[in-house]
Amino acid sequence: MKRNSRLSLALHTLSHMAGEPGRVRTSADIADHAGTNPVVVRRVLGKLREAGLLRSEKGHAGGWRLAKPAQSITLADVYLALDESLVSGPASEAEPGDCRVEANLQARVTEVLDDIEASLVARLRETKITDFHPSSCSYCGT
Amino acid sequence: MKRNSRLSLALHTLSHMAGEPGRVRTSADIADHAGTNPVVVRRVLGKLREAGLLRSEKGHAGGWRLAKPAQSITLADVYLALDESLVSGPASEAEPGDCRVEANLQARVTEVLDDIEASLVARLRETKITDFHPSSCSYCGT
DNA sequence: TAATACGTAACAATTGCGGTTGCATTAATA
DNA sequence: TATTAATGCAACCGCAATTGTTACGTATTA
Ligand code: FES
Ligand code: FES
Repeated sequence: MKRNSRLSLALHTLSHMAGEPGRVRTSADIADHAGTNPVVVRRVLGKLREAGLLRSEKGHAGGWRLAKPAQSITLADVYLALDESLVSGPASEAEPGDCRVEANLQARVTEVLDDIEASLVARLRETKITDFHPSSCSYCGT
Repeated sequence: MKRNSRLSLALHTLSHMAGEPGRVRTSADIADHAGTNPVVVRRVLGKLREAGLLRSEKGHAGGWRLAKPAQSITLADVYLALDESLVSGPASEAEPGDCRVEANLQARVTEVLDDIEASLVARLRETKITDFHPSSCSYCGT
């Protein structure tokens, strides 16, 4: 993966949370485990909060936790929360122009890409975030 | 589209060529029509030549033309010629690490993305580059 | 021999993204 | 109440990828 570092971070974090749902984690903890920066973590997790997957609390004993049962969260929920659109990028902003080929191509390619995007989401919906954490891990102490 | 400007340029050019297969076009002509630069055109079309879709000739009356019947060229041929991989970017180069979640996620996501990539190619293979040029166009004089 | 077109390398300009710092705000706690 | 510890957010830096541009060598034709 290259352009999915946000998605990777989100999935990685949620999967760990699914393995120990009660625990509250700070963005510093998460960043440390993921090898990145607390601000980056808050940026990404903020999107997940907007989508209703996470809750965050400020202040002394604050941090992040799941906002709903881990069993009810699928990879598609995470993917959609980030509205990344892996396949169908934003439609080309080329001016209308006089060339019909341009418009015809645009229409056809967009059609195919939208279909593929829908297939992708459907496939992602088949897997829950609870499917990745091992029953025990000495590294994260579960 | 945003990150497919190469693909757009390739499809646009090939579709026009399909509408008037005999004509030889210079990279300057093509660049002018596509609103870009001759060098950019040669870069992109060079990949299509490597894939056997186009032929180019140097010298005074040189330029670009189709290397095979337009009917035999599909969108998939063009897409594959550019090896862009719209969906499944290069596998993450994260170190193995001690975290099982990481590896499990990577495996699953890669699996889904590879499937989707294959579906995309299959869909693109359904459409030929002859499907876009109108029967007559005053702008390009056909 | 002059003109034309590709092939390629090198470089500039732009863009997007992750990372970083700084600070305001909020909440628990000594 | 003062301190500590956490998120929220804005601003900026640096890196990498992409596109655009210039320059020059090579090949082909008139
Ligand atoms: S269809 Fe593109 S210029 Fe005629
Ligand atoms: S599974 Fe990731 S640290 Fe234990």
